[in-house]
Amino acid sequence: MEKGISQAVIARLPRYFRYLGELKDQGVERISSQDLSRIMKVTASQIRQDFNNFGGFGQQGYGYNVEYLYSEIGNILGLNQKHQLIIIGAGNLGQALANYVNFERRGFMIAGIFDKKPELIGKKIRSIEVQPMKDIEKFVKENDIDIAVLTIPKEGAVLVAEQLVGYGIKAFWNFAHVDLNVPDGIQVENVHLSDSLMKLSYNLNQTV
Amino acid sequence: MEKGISQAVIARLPRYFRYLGELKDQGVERISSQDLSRIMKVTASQIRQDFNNFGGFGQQGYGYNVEYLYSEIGNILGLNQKHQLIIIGAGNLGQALANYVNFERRGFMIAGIFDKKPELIGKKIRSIEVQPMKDIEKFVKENDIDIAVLTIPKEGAVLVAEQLVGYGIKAFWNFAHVDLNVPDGIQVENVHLSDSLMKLSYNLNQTV
DNA sequence: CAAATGTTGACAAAAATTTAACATTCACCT
DNA sequence: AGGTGAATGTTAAATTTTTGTCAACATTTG
Repeated sequence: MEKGISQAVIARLPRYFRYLGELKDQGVERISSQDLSRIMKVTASQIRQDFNNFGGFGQQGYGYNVEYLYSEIGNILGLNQKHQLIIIGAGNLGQALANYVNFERRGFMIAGIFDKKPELIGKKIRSIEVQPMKDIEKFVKENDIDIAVLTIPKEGAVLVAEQLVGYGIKAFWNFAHVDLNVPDGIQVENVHLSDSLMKLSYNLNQTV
Repeated sequence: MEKGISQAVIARLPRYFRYLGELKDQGVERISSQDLSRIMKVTASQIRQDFNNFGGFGQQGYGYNVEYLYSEIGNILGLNQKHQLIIIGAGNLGQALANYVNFERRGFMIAGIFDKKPELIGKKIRSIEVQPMKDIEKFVKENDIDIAVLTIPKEGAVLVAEQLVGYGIKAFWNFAHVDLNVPDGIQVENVHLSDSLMKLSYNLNQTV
């Protein structure tokens, strides 16, 4: 947390990034916070304040240059750098993520896939061979891996995460339905699908 | 929004539910907000206030009965009811979700899977056959479907969602990387995986 | 049976987040 | 070249969310 920008702001950045990318593709050169607010259905005030957290990207009387702002937000999000990922768990979800090519467009390179099931070892997913769990340590250390994607059942996740921290992993994209226990400075981004579905269920009930 | 409970509270409920389920499995009969706060790493005050939004589930001098609280939160989240789902898009992600049996344990029944690709039609995923898109309308109306899971590319998602609303779908679990455009009263829960990954990327950079 | 303890529910205070208002700056036009 | 208006950056207000405190009450203990 170098500058202490709130997670609420960070969570909005990818959405800005997405809309700006679309505007860019449409050939839009510039946009005002007010116009963007209409498109994105947030207040113009919030847009200006969000961007200002990172310095002034706009110009008074002109607005924001779409291409410049897009690229700046990309930089803030770290999309100008490459990250090496490993996927732990070559089940349905792990394979689905491994097959999703768009992550690599953003610099998230899937370097390896691991599983403990013998029958999956050697299986190729987009030219990446599933490796046995025992090879993780060597692989992580030799290939400069910084992100681990956990798509294993919750039972094993906590322990595996602790081991991976020991091998030098700095961040977890955690799909296991459990809270990881990691030291300070190690990042965890949880994707708890069933939580998300429960929220939907709650809101669905409120409308009836 | 019958009672106007904030989404911040709702978003925390599934996590309470998960921890209470674990406690229940461990045979714990009762727990105080303070003990729970230590386990879950939130303040006891927040726990009590969160629960109190829905009425008092605890007893002074005693604490909360784990089994009762677990079941009450489940009810609040609507997990005592069954929901019929259809999955639109039988690609990697759609299939992964279809294969995930735990959703059904919570009452989310996958009734149908649809795709536009001819080569996928007829393919069986856990005894559910992939159907062509043109059959959606009839299927939704005849099978009382209330939730649609969108695992299709963003290009088609907005239009498909609008059609589904017309067929009577009340809620979307949206994995397409686009904001849906639905009328009031229709619920959308977005799971934007790349947004989540970008957040992780940002936070990773702050620690170096 | 009464006193002591433990713990909630309610209320108050503090912090964080969002929205609004305003003054300054810069692009555009004449 | 200079004035005008548009739109940012910034400060202030409002709102929401989180945390802290305490009286009231159930449970337990002596």
